[in-house]
Amino acid sequence: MGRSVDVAYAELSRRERQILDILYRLGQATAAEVQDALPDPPGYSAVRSALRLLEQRGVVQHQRDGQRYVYEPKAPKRRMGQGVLSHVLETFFDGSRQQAVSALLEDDDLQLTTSEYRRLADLLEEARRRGGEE
Amino acid sequence: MGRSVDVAYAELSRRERQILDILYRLGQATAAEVQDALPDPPGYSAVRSALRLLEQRGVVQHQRDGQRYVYEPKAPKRRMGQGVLSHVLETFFDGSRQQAVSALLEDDDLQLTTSEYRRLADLLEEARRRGGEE
DNA sequence: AGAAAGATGCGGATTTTTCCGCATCAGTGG
DNA sequence: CCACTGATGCGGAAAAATCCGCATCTTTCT
Repeated sequence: MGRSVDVAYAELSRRERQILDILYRLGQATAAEVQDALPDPPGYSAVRSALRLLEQRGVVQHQRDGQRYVYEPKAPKRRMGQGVLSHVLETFFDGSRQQAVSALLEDDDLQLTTSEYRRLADLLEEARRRGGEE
Repeated sequence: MGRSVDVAYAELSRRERQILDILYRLGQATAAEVQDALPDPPGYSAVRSALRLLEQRGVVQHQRDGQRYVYEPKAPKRRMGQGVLSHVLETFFDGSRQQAVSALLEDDDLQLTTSEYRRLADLLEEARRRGGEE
């Protein structure tokens, strides 16, 4: 049941994915803002059409702000992230969270601060208590 | 420079992504095998076409095995995984590895075995040593 | 040698995606 | 009241992706 969201994600076309990603990054955005953030951006009309289509497909919703529409993803960011993550896990890391975490930590670009370390250690400890056997 | 792979990934169309995912999961595969693994599978010809196109685009390569072709992704699994992961990180977790790891650990579907715990703890410790300041 | 099985390559029809132009509506200012 | 600005909605053209049929080539088997 947590799967439905990433299935939806997997069903999206290229542009739709790009747009949805932007909405997740920004939280919410108008058509113009999406257009700005889009790689190889098409015309304004095209973006609006895409947004409307996404809404019709049920993956996005809008609110009015005065006269214009502000769009946002329908599925909560966290939930969608988890779904996508689990798909990535299966595809690239043999379903092993260990491998995935390793890849995550191994990325030299950003180094771990001690506070980050703390919180991760806590998370790990908590997960250990929750799980348990060999 | 490590980015080029996931850019490529982001450029792929839906089917292409599906197929590439399968190749990553299986390591390598023939057209028939890909077809079997494909959701909503098209005809055999369609799969071969897609594979050929992917090869032409440079994301996949093949070897002969007797008479038939065996395809595999060009970019190493690990590397591609890292690229995709970093994209997911930016999109759904505000670039915070901590959040991502949390999401990973939090997934109740699979529980952490003690051996997994061990290795994760080691990884974490190592990363801490490598990084360091507040 | 000839037929059958099992693959590939190619060309192009079909479907889906992507994009834009134009009509329209609401708000604002002269 | 009318023109202007800034949005939306819609219809359909243009481009890209998807799919398949058919010709061909190799290997194998009788």
